[in-house]
Amino acid sequence: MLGDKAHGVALKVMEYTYDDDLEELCPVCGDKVSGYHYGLLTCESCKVTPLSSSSSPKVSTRLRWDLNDRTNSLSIMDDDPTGFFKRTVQNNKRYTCAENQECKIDKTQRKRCPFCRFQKCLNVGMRLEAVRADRMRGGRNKFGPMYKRDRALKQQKKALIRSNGFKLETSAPPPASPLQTDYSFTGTLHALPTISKSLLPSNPSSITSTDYDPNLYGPTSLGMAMQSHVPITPQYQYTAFPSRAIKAECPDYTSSPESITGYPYAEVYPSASPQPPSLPPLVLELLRCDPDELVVQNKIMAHLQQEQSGRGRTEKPSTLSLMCRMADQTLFSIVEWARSCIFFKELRVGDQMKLLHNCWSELLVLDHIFRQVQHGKEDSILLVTGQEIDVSSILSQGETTLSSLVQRGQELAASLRVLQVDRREMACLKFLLLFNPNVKLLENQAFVEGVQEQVNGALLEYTLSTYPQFQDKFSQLVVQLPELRSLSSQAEDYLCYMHLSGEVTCNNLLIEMLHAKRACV
DNA sequence: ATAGCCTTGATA
DNA sequence: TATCAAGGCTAT
Repeated sequence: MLGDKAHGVALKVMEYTYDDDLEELCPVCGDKVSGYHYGLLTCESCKVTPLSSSSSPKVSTRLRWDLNDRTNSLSIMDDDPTGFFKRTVQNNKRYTCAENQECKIDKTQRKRCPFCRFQKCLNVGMRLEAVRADRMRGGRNKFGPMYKRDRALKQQKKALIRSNGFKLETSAPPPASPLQTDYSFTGTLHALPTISKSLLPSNPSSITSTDYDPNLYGPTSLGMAMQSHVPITPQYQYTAFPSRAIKAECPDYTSSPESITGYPYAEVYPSASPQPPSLPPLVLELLRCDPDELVVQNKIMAHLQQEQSGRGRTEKPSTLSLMCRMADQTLFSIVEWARSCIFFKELRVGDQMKLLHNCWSELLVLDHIFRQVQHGKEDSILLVTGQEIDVSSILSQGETTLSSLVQRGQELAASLRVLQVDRREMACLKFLLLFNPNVKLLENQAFVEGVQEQVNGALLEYTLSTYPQFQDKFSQLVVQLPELRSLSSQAEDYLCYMHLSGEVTCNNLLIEMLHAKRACV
């Protein structure tokens, strides 16, 4: 997922190493941070914008706004609030972008395009819920504990970086701000010339929560994750906060709209790799669905830390259970990714769940493998949290199945490294796994087959045009998939075995997926 | 409309 | 009681 930007990240980390918290830069415009505002560290000028509500994160923001408007619309509308984020939200402002909705927002140009500025506020994670509907001043909001954790996390990361030198340069960057170049979301999906309209589901307007029938699927984590889907509106792409908050007692601090909208990678690091003249539009579109690796990493780290702090310091989790929780959280990210993906979000929830049940472990393994490809070390494994584990330390445990899994994974990573698989190809492979035409009993089989075919075509076209000296790169890539599937299947078996033998006890999405798949077979 | 500074008030 | 993120005020 990191791909071409690893280099830039490393540089930024070096700067950060010598930074103080106060010297952090506003993730929206790069100005000096004045404190936590609406969910994250921003400058004073970007702070000014919202007025909203503070109810359950499961309810769409738009819905809450509608409720607000009904209850105190006059007082709100007649107000003349100050500040950008606050102004925008409180006044329910709608901006339009005169350009392509990808304006660069920095300290000097932030006033030029409020549309892109607000998009960026949302994309970097400013929280609408932090704006108070009642305009009550003072006091603390529900984000207090999150700010506290965030501070602790920053400290911890700094300490980690200090103690490890730059060993973890691409993997343990500071959260958010100093790294964020430009996350302005290009909200428009260009008309894709590919999938024929006739293949689209009869109800193409994405999924509403009513599409999900709990009686059919049971009150599962996946079900809840899928249920939280709210249609994305064309103007502001912020209406839904994806549900990471599976546990009711845990407010949805970790999620942010960027995981739904995705980042325009190609635009973020334009100079990272020279682009060939005609990149297949579908490849760019698939790439655009990819979440930012750093955002995902921060979410997972924050979640694990929160879990650990809730558990108390006395019991130290085993490495295995930690890894499982890590995989579990990665799986949540994968589900979020899928839900926001082009094509996938057009499917009905039933088909979405069938596809995910089929390929979750493959996507999980692929995510792991690609991290190792970028990590570039044969003798150590890079975890999603940025930690490194020596392969030898795993092999020396004498767990034959685990050792075999790790070795196969390292070998597959090495093969892909030799092929120099890039981020765009990776994005295609993920879709090829997700839209598996062999999944049975799909409501819209033809659509899935169509996507598979189109993505195959786009990947072929991409590899031929980008790597003309490497004519069979496409087939070399695709031929890796059987090994990936076999590996993930072995990993599932291992997980199942560990679960049955009581080694992995947590009742989570990982285990749920495991059981769901076994139940189908 | 912007953005720097001020006031407020629940929580640690 | 001090802290610090909310909302508010106001010169630009």
